[in-house]
Amino acid sequence: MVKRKDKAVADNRTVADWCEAALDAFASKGVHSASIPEIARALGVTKGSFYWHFQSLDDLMARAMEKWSDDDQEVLAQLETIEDPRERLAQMFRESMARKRAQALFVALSGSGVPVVENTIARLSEQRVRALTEAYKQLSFDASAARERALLVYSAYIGALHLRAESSALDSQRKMESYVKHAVETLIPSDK
Amino acid sequence: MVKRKDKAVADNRTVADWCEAALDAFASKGVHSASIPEIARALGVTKGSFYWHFQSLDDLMARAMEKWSDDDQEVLAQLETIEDPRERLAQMFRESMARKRAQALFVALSGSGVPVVENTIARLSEQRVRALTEAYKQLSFDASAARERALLVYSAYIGALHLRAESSALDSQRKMESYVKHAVETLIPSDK
DNA sequence: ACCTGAACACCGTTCAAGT
DNA sequence: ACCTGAACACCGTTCAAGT
Repeated sequence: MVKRKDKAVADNRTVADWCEAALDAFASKGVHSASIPEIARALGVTKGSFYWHFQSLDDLMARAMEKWSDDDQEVLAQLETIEDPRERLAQMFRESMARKRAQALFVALSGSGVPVVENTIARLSEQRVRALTEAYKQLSFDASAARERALLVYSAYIGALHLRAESSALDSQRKMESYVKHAVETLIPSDK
Repeated sequence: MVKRKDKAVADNRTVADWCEAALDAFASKGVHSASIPEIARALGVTKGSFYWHFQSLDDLMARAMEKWSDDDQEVLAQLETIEDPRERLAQMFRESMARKRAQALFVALSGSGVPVVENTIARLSEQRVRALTEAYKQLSFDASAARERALLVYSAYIGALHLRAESSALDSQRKMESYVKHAVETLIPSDK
């Protein structure tokens, strides 16, 4: 006997399953090379079933973005628990470089030209910049200097993501570590 | 009488025409939203004629990338004529921010997932980083510090492009100028 | 409630036919 | 030499029909 509203029936795909499969496909092949039939195949169903869960491709994008957004928010919240602002800044920079799929996704999503995607990126970026600004204020930067430095650090982070994904300039662990070390030393004021 | 090999016949489209129209379409709607029928319409011909000039969409991409690459090389060569390394660094940063279509194009192209596009970006990025490295060496940075600082500056530049295109953090002339000013002051050593 | 399979419009690609 | 227009495969979307 199967209860109504019980998520189970075991064989069927959920919206979350589709979103996760879609994010995987976006990260590995790019937003526009991932097709509905292909994602459907990965889930073992036909493309027709897609439209029982979603109104359209845009709808899938929107829901996948919500999921991505939520995941990112959690990570940021975690980082914000670090007391020492210097340490927090350094960790924000390093952490972002460490999560591989999140990075590949970010690069794949940016410049996609899909409105809901770009809006999500804009929101997440603004949050990050705010968090960075806050940390610099705690290091006695005045409001506008803190914001400027935060924008610079965030840009350096975003730029490095792209360089890593699309050039050989940052394609090894060693190069990346050296980059991060230099960036942290240059952009985060030292203890004294 | 029309000479053979005379580029003219006046009414027909050239490969360069197609490339230019394609780059416009890429910059304004994104790489994947620009379709052959649409570019053809913009040129006043039908999509069938596309295949007289090009083997495929990939072929168009490849040739458009050559053109883009050549244009960028010219700009860089111009910048390299600046004698003073400090001034050259500042100008490389500012100039890149000034050319609007080139920037929109860069953002649209990055993360496209098209191999020939990513290779082109990789090549151009490496050239820029080399030029920046050279300038820092002239300012008495040792080889590895110069390269690290060059990567940091270039990342900050690429990141700012994306922020400008995809968020409100750098969406006005004023914000952009303030960003550039702070970046130049922070990342390029001052005269004394 | 969730999925299949056929149908349609549209794009990339090919190609025979036009000028 | 350059372009048109029809044809085909494939994807996004719709929907009636299955379980």
